[in-house]
Amino acid sequence: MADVRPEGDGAADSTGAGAAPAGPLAAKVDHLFRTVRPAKGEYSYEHVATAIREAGGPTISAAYLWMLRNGKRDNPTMRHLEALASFFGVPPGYFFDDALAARVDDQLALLATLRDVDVRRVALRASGLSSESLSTIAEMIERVRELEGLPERATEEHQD
Amino acid sequence: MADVRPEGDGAADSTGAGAAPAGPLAAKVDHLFRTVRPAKGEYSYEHVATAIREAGGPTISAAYLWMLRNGKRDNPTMRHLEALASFFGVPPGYFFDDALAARVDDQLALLATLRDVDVRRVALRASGLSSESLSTIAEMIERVRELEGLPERATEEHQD
DNA sequence: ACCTGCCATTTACACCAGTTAACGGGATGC
DNA sequence: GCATCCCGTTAACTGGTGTAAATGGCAGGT
Repeated sequence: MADVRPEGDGAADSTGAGAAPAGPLAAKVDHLFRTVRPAKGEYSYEHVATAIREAGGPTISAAYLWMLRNGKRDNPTMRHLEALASFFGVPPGYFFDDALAARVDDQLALLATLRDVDVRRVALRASGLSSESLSTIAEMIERVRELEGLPERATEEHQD
Repeated sequence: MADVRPEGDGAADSTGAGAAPAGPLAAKVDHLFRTVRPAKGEYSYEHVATAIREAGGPTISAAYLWMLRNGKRDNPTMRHLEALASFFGVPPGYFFDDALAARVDDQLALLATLRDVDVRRVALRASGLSSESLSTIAEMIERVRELEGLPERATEEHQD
């Protein structure tokens, strides 16, 4: 799934003044235009716009599509993202930053470990303990991990 | 299983005019507020707003969060979706795809017991330990629980 | 050559996403 | 009992997202 990594730069700069580096969203949209296309050439902005509208999606203007592709506009609304994803046949999450995906992977990794009954029991028991006790427990676990020769995985968390 | 599918809730209508059934997005946001929460109660809108801002996210107002949850506003922008997803620990696609949402909801139900981040951290650390070590840890936790005057809850399943 | 038509690009503007500020109620403290 | 604080809710307003329309270039037709 990680094969399509639009990165670097679209170099779509025509005016010579390369002020805006064109964000990651622009790179992705550009990538979509380049890769998913009709037999010959690319879809025109107008074509995509009408196709989306006729597919029951929201109204979207060709000019706006151009802006998205060239980084003149980032930050589209949910409905527009949905429509774009639908047209190009990619999951909506495609447009979001990969750093976030990594964090989510962490979350899912955590959840996956909870499948293990024993781990799950520990987690359940730990629930309700004070912060101090929890960090004490965490340290104990750390020691045991060392004893068992387990790697010192980074336990990143967000907020507070 | 676990049909925790947020659907057609509505009900939270205070103005008597039950015109808007509150779209699917509102249902999802509401569901997140209900499930992922601090030890007691729910996160306040203000809390979420500041947490997002301090996490390097975009500015988001508490009032707007309320609107999203109550369906007064659907169609947020990409940046706000990203911030919300990040805070609640779900993939951004959660807000789009229903199938994905259902799957994540199942996970969330499990995580509901692991209310605060500290518990999560412990769970992560415990991952990979041998069964013996795990039961040792579990016993230690049991002692601490006693010390903190917590009930001796059975390790049994939790029904929603 | 001129005209025609399509397309990318640009500009000006409308409207809706999102903020700020004010209101009301319940809880806590003095 | 009154003052204070916090939170949810509502209303008025701001600003940027997204649109419509204008501009200019390029290709093909006559």
